[in-house]
Amino acid sequence: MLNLTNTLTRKKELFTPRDPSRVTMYVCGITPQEAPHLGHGRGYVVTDILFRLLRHTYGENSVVYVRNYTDVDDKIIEKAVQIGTTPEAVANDNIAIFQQCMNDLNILTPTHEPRITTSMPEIIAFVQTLLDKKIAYTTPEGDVYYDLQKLPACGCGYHYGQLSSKKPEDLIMGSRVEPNLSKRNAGDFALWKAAKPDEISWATPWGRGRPGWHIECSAMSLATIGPQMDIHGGGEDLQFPHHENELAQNIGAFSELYTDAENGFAKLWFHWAFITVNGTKMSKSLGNFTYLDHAIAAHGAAAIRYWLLQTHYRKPVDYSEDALKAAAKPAKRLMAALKEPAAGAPAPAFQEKFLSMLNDDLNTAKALAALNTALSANELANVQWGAKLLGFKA
RNA sequence: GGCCGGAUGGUGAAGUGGCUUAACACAGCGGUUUGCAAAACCGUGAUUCGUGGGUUCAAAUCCCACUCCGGCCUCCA
Repeated sequence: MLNLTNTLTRKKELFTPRDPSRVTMYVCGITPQEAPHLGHGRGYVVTDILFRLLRHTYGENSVVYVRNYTDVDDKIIEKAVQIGTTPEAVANDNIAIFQQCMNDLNILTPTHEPRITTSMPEIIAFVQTLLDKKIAYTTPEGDVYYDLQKLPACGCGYHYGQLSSKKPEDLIMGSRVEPNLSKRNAGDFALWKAAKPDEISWATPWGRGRPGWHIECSAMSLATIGPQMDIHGGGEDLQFPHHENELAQNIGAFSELYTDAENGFAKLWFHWAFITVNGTKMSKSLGNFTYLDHAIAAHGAAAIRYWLLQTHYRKPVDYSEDALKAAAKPAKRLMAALKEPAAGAPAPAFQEKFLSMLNDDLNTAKALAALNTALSANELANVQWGAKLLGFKA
C-alpha cells in the first residue's frame, strides 16, 4: 500500500501499478559532461529506496527500472572540443565514474540504462511520428519543432503546463528562450537540431542533425517500457521544461491510448528536491558542488546514504562537512550491526511498521529512527532486515 | 513579475487535529568502562513548533493575513 506524492496532482496518492507483474519506472539519468556531484547521489539514492521497496512489494523480477544517459549534448560537445577529444570519450569517462559511485553507494543497477547514441533509430522514429501527425514541423534551417498549438486533446485531461503548474501565457511572456523567427509559437521546443559544421550528427529523412533534449526520454522510455508506465521520476528542476515537454510529446504520439487520468503516459510523477549549500542549490553552473566520488572517499558511502535518508526526499538537504561528519557515527553503528552474523528473521510487527513508514511517501527519516530504536534495544534481526531494505551494505 | 515549496531545540530533522510537555541523530553536559586518553555504552535537552489573528472541547498540525527563505520560469539531478 504505497502512497506517493504525484507531482501532476500535487497530492499523495495510493500507488497501484498497471500490471503488478511488471511495474515500470523511468527516471531521468545524468548528462555525463562532468563527474557526478552529491546532488546526483541524492536523486539516485532516493530512487534506489523506491526501487527496493517496489521490488520488495511486487517481487524482484517484477520491477522494470530504466535510467538513461544523455550522452550527447551541447556541453559534452563543447567539453570534447576544449580538451581535444570526442564527445563519446567525454561521456564514457564520466559514465565510468558515475557507475563506480553508484556501486560504492550500493545503488542497485537499473534494469535498463539506455544511451542516446544507441537509441537513435527510436528517437528518429519518434520525431517522424510527430511530423507525420503534423504536430511537429521542420524549419528552413533544418530544425524540427513541436507545435504547441497542435497538442491534441487527450482523454487523460492534460493541458500544457499542468505538470509544472505553469500557464502557457506566463511562460511565453517571461520567455527568455532564444528568439527564432522560424518558430511558429514562442513556446515551441526543439525535437531535432540541424547539424552544425564539424559536430557529431545523424542522418534522418529531414536532414542531418541531433536530437533535442526532451525527445530522447520519450523515445527511450518507449523502447524499454512502452508508451505507458507507472512512475516517471527525476530531479525537481526537470519538471519544466523537460518533463512537461516529454509529456506533450507522448500525448502528441499516443493521445488515443491515453483514455483517462489512470491511463496516461505515467500514472505518477515523482520528483526529488535538491542539495543546497548554505541554502542555495548545488549546481555545476554556480560551482558550489562537491564531487560524489570525493565525498565518498572522504566520508564513506554509508555516511552519505545515512545523511541523505535523514531528510524527506521532497525537502532540500543542506550540505556541509559537519553534516556529513554527524552522519558518519550512526552510520558506522549501523554498519557494525550488519557485520554481525545474520540474526535470523525480523519480527513481523517490526516489518509491518517499517514498511508502513516507507510506504508513506518514502519516509526514510522515520524508518532510520525506527532502526536506531531497534539498535538501542538490541533487536539485531530487525536492524539487519531494515538496514538492508534501506540499501545499507556491510 | 508569474507559479511552486518551506519556516520545529545549540545543529540536522520526523511529526499535518487528541497516542507528542514533540521521534531519531549530531554537538554539549553528567556517568559507566579505562593505568590515562580515545572508542564504546548509559543518562540528560524545546511546557514549545517564523509573527499576528481565527476555527475547535482540543492545533506544530486546519483557515486568513504578514515577514523571511529557497526553487522553477534559461542548460541543470
